Amino acid sequence: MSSLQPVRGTHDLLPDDSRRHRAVEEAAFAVARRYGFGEIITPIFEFTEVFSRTLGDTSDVVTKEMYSFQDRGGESITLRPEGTAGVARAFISGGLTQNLPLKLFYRGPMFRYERPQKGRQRQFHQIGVELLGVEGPQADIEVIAMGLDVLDALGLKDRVRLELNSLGDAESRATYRQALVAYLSARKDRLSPDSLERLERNPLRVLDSKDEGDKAVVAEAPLLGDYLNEPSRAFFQAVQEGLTAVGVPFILNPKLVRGLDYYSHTAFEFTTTALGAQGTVLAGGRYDGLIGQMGGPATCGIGWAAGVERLSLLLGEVPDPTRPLAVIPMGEAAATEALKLCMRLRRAGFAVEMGYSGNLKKRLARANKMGARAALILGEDELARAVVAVRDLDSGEQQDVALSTLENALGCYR
RNA sequence: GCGGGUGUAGCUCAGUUGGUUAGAGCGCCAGGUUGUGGUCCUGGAUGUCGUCGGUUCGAAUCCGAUCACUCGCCCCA
Repeated sequence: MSSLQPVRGTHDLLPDDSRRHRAVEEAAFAVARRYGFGEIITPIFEFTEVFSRTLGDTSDVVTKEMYSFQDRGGESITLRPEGTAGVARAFISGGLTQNLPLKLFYRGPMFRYERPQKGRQRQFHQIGVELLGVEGPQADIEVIAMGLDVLDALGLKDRVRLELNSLGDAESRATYRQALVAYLSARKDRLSPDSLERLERNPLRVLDSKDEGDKAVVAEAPLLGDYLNEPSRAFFQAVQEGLTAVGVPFILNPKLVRGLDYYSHTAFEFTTTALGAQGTVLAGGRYDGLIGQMGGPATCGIGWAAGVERLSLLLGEVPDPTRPLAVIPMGEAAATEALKLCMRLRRAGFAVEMGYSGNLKKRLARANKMGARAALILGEDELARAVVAVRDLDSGEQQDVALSTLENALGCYR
């Protein structure tokens, strides 16, 4: 409450950070546009039920991570912990149900009350896509391939791997869940306390427990793949063949499950080993039940979300692409003329910085440090001759250019 | 929510068994004869030693609490 510190788990993005942040967003959106996706911007808060009804009453996100509050009208409002529920709500309330198939891209802040770690914050940012209304496996293939294209555009293709699994349709999942619960219940004495809890709330989660004892039990457990009914099995098969056909490598991970209730069929995660415990960098799946569950017309969907901060951590430095011209006035008389020159050039489309203080040496040094391409030196001498000394800071070449023809002469710096 | 680690100048870090004016490198600022950068040389500024409290003649150094960061668990992007 006090002090000038930011709230725990939140961060300022200073220019060097925000440049990296925007580079991730823009690269992703550029790829998404090539796939025919348009951007949707939904509110960052919704009525609490939008999340509690869709994410499931047992998920951690709903039970302990939501930023909820009552507004002045007494409504329970929640800062969005993820993007899909809001997009689904907009789809239903915005009358988009007539526009299928629908391809949507989104980006923006998400909020979860968690213990911060590297790659995990309380306010973080996601980019994501949703493809609504395409039932066939080609939707899954395209959406996953697009995820890989985004990572490739960021130069991260070789640092991630794609893990793939199928949760099957509702019927397959229910059958498997029953078999798994029976198997685990018979071995309760060998399960960790965490997994006993999972057994009650979300038994599939036991599959990816990191506890050694649990792993031993899970190693013998029935496999989801063996419980897929014929349509589910064929669907998964088609997704795999399609990915192979378009050159997207993957590894099957039968223990890959989802925390959120609305997923079915395809589940996938692009992971890296470079971020410690937060290795998942882009993840998603098919959610055929979601829209119907929210009260809309039965509509299938598939999508993914990626953490911008996690991607940024992998990205390293992103250079500033803008290299300005530096106008350097020398002497009182030149100050006003230099300012006029700055404005004239900016209005002509150049990026221009003014060198304010110090002797010429200092001003050139500063111009150099800000990455300026050229310095425009304007002193009394130049003023008298109606020229400006243009010094190329990369080559060191310098020549006088008539003020009247400056825009033309500077064309190569535009 | 649970367990471990860390917290000293803008940044990266030193700081001996508690002892008196708290250091380095980088960065920043200013100079190296009046208007020429990216190299070099010289000089300079900057710290509530995270915060609060305790032990002590004396604490950046020991103890406690608190905050933040960090690693793992939980969960997830």
